[in-house]
Amino acid sequence: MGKLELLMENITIKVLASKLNLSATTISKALQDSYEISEPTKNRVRALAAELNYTPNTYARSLRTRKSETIAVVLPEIADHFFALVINGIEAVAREKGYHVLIYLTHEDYNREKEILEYIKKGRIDGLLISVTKNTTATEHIAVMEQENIPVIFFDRVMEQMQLPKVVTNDFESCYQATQHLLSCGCKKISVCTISANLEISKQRILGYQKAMTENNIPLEETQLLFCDDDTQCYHQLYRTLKAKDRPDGLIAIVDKLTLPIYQACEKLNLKIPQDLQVISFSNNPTAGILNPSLTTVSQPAFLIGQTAATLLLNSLDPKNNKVQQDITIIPSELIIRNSTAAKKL
Amino acid sequence: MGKLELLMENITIKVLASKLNLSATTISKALQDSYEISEPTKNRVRALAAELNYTPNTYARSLRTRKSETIAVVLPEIADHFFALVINGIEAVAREKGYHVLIYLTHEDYNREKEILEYIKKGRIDGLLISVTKNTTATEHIAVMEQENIPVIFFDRVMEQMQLPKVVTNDFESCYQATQHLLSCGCKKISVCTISANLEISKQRILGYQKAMTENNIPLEETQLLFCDDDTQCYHQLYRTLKAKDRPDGLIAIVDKLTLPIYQACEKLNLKIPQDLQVISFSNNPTAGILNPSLTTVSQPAFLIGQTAATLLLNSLDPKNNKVQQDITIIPSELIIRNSTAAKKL
DNA sequence: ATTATTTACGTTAACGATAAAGTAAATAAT
DNA sequence: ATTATTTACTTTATCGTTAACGTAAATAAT
Repeated sequence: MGKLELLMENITIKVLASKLNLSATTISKALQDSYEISEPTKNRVRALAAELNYTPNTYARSLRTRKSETIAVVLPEIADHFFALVINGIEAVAREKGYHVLIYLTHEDYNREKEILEYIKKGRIDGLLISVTKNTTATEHIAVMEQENIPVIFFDRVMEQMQLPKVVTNDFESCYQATQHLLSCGCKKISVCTISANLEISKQRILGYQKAMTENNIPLEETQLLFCDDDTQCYHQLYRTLKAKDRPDGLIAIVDKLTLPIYQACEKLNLKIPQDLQVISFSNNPTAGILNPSLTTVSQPAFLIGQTAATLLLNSLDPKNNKVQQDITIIPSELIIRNSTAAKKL
Repeated sequence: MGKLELLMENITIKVLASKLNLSATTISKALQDSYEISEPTKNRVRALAAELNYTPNTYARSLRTRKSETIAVVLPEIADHFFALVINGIEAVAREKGYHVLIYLTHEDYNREKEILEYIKKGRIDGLLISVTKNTTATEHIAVMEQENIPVIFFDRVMEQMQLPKVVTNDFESCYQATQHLLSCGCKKISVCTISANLEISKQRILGYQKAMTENNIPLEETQLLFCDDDTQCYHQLYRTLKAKDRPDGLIAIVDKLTLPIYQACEKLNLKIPQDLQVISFSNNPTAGILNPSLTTVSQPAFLIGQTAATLLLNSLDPKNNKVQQDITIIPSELIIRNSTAAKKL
C-alpha cells in the first residue's frame, strides 16, 4: 500500500470542484442533472467525472439524504427452490431500479429473526421484504420497523394480523384443488403434512383441504393433520404414520422439504407411489418431473412473488407514488399433475 | 407521519450527550468501551442508550471509519442448490462476525458482472466474494477492486490467472474418480457434458476425466466433450447426442443443472439408466436420492466452501491478521454412488 | 429606463459519527 | 514539594455529500 495510497488521491466531489474551478455544490447538482446548472458546465463536469472515474461515496450520500437504495430480504431458508426463486425475482427488480439487496437468513429461528430486524432497523435499509419463521407469533419486532419509517412487505409467510402489504399465492384455493384432485383419483383417506400449525400458509392450505373434504362429505379427523415441526424427526414421523394400519392413501405436503422424507419413507416401507399412496407437494423443484415416480406438484409462482413484492416495496419508496397500499396480492399457483397421483383402477 | 415524526426525536449520540451532560465524543467512546472512559460513566451511557433504544447510524460511522461491515457476494445463480448452500455458509459466518451480506446475481452475463462490480466498488462494501460467469475471460473489472482496497476472494468459479485467494473443491481429482468409477462399472464410451469450456472448473474436471481415460488406454476423441452453452439448446443437444448410433454409455455432467435435461432426454429416447447409459452429476441437490433412478453424484462441500471463503475474507478484513493469503484452498468432494451407475452384468 | 425575474452559479451548514489533539484534575514519581 | 504521569474527559475538525439559502449577472417585463 503506502506509496500507492499516497499517490492515489481519492476522487471526491471536492477534487472535481477544485479541478474545474467550481463549487462542490455545483458538481453535485451537475451530476444530478439539476436544472440549475447550464448544459456546458454539466458536460464539463460529466467529462471530468468520467475521466477520473468518479463514483459518489455511498455513505456520505446516504447520511445526507437518509436513503440507502438498499433493501433487506429476511427469510427462513435459501436452500429451498421456492425461496431461491423469490430472491431471484427480488434481485431482478432491485437491479433494474438501482437498489441493493441484503440477505438475512433466519433458519426458522424466531430469536434470530428478531435480532436481525434489530440489527438492520437503523439507517441501513430503505425497506424490508420478509417471510417469517414458522415460530413467529409476536409482531412487535416487525412493528418497530414502521416507527423507523421503514416500509415492510410480507411475502409468502405473512403475519395475518398486521396491516401491511402482503404478496402470497392462493394457498386456500390451491390446496382445495389439490385435495379435490386426490379425491377424484379415488383417495379415501387423505392426510396433510406441514411443518407448522402457526404459519398462515399452513392454516390457509389446511382450510382449503378441509373445505374439499367437507364438500365430499368426509369427516375431518384430527389424525389427518401431520405436523413435522422438527426437521430431524420428520422422517420418523412420516415413517410411523405410513406404517400404521390406518395409514392414509393420499398425502399433501404443504412445503417442498417434506418431499424427500415422504419418498424415503415410502421406499423404506415398500409403499408404491401412487398405487399405495398418492402424493402431492407444494414444490418448485424442477426435479419434480424426474423423481421416482414424477411428482404431482402445486407449483407456486415464486419468481413472480418476488418480483411483485419488490415492485410494491420500491414503488412505495418512490416519493412520486407514496401511497402505501395495505392490500394483499394473490398470485395463483398451478397444479401440475404427474405420476405420483393417478386415478385408481377398480 | 407528520405528528409522529415531530414528536419522535431521532436518537443520536448528540442527544445522549446533552441528556447526560457529556460530550458526543465521550458517548462514542463509552459505547465502544474505550479505556479512556470511567466505568460509572460508561454505565450511565449504556443505560440511557438502552433506555432510548439508541442505534448508531451506519452511514455516519461508515463515512468516518471507511468500513461498512458489509460484504458482497456476486454469483451466477441462486436457484441452484450448490450456490444456495454456499450463500448459506457465507451468511452464517457473516452473521456471526457482525457483517452484512449483499447479493448480486449475474445470470451468467459477463456485462452484468462488470456492471455490478462497477456499481459496488466505491465505498459500499468491505470485501467481495465472487464466482464468475461462464463467459468471463477478462479480469480488469475484478482487478479494479484491489485498487479500491477491497479484498476479493474467489469461490468455485475462479479466474486462475489472478493472484487472489481461491476456495474450490478438488475438481480434477473428483472428476478423475467419477470417471474411474464409470470405467469400473464397465463403461466403454464416456462423455463429459459441461456448460462452458472457459470455466476453470470445467477445465480441471475435464483434465481429471482425461487422465482417467488415458490411464485406461482409452483414446481421447473430441466428440466425447459436450458443451451445452445455451440453456435453451441443452436438452436438444443431449437428445441428439444420445440418439446417435455412437452414443456414449457413460455420462458425467459437471454441473447440476444438466441433470434434468439428461434424464428427460433418456426418458424421451427410452434409454434406461444405468443399463443403457450410466450417469454421474456434480450435484448438491438433495433429491438426487429419490430420482428415477437415484443419481450417483459428486457431492460438493458447498456450505463449507461458503464458510471458508467468508472466513478468509473476514479474517483479511480484520486488522489483527492482515496478511492476505493468496493461496488456493481445496475442499474435497465426495462421490456418492447410487443407482444411476452400476457394474454391468456380463 | 427602471424594476422584476430568471439563470447559473456560490456559501454555509448539516447529516451523525469518530479521529486527533487538547486539558483540568487527580495521582504517582522524584 | 515539585514535577511527571495518568485519568477522564472536552474541543475541534473532518469523512463526502446535499439541503437551504444567498447572489451577481443576464434577461424579461413594465
